[in-house]
Amino acid sequence: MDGFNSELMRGSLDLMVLSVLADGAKYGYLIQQQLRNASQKQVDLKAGTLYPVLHRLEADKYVRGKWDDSTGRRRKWYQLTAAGKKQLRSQAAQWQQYVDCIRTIMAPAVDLGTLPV
Amino acid sequence: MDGFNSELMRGSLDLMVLSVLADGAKYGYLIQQQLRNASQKQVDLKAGTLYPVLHRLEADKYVRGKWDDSTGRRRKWYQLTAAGKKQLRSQAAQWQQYVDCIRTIMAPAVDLGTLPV
DNA sequence: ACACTATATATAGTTTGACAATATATAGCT
DNA sequence: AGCTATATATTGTCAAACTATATATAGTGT
Repeated sequence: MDGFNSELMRGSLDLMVLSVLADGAKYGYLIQQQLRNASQKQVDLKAGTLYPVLHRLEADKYVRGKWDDSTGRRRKWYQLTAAGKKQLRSQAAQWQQYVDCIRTIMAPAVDLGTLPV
Repeated sequence: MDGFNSELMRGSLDLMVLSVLADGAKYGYLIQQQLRNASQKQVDLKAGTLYPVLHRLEADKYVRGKWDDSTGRRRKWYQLTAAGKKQLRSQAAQWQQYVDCIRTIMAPAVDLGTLPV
């Protein structure tokens, strides 16, 4: 149960992160935990993977980060921007198209009985 | 209509190639054309992408390549090996699991009306 | 005959981005 | 005091997709 191939997740990391931010601002560690829980521990992003993603999303203005130094635990809360919501919708639509496309490509192999339905 | 993001396809290139080989041996250019046709031109693998994939699959013994020099057009036909069929089933199963997982992760965003159903 | 496009494969060099490893620091528990 | 969990960040490595280029034949148009 060591999770999905990283190459597999490579194209949808942004989509996953943007998705968990859809219901409100969260900080990195919380995002990591929620993805972990929502996926039966199959998506367990390492810090060295997640933080660069968040920094990239912030640089692209899809999320806005705000430091909270009021407690001992420094946390940086990330919130979806309007552009981020738009990007989320766009990426989700693309993802759905891609999934349909792969299904079409695999269909002949399924018909041959090579793959289970 | 310039096709899918390359990062998106990164994790499933092998699955696509193995899938189109499920109904018999094919050569590179033919694989590229079939993927292109089956995807409404959204998957249009460049030579610099496809051939390294085929060489990798061959090195891993998932396909067996045989040159046909009998015509002016040199062609290298690739055929799925037993290990390749097994790999195809395995990757297809993984893909299905991953798609389900992403759906779960996106579900809250859908519920919020952030994403269309 | 010449040019252009399609067919067919290959490789060198660039770039992207996920990961491992490491660093820093606080909180809580034993 | 030591261990684990929380919390973020960065450096260096590596896999792999892309760009560009190279080679060569077949077919079509002019």
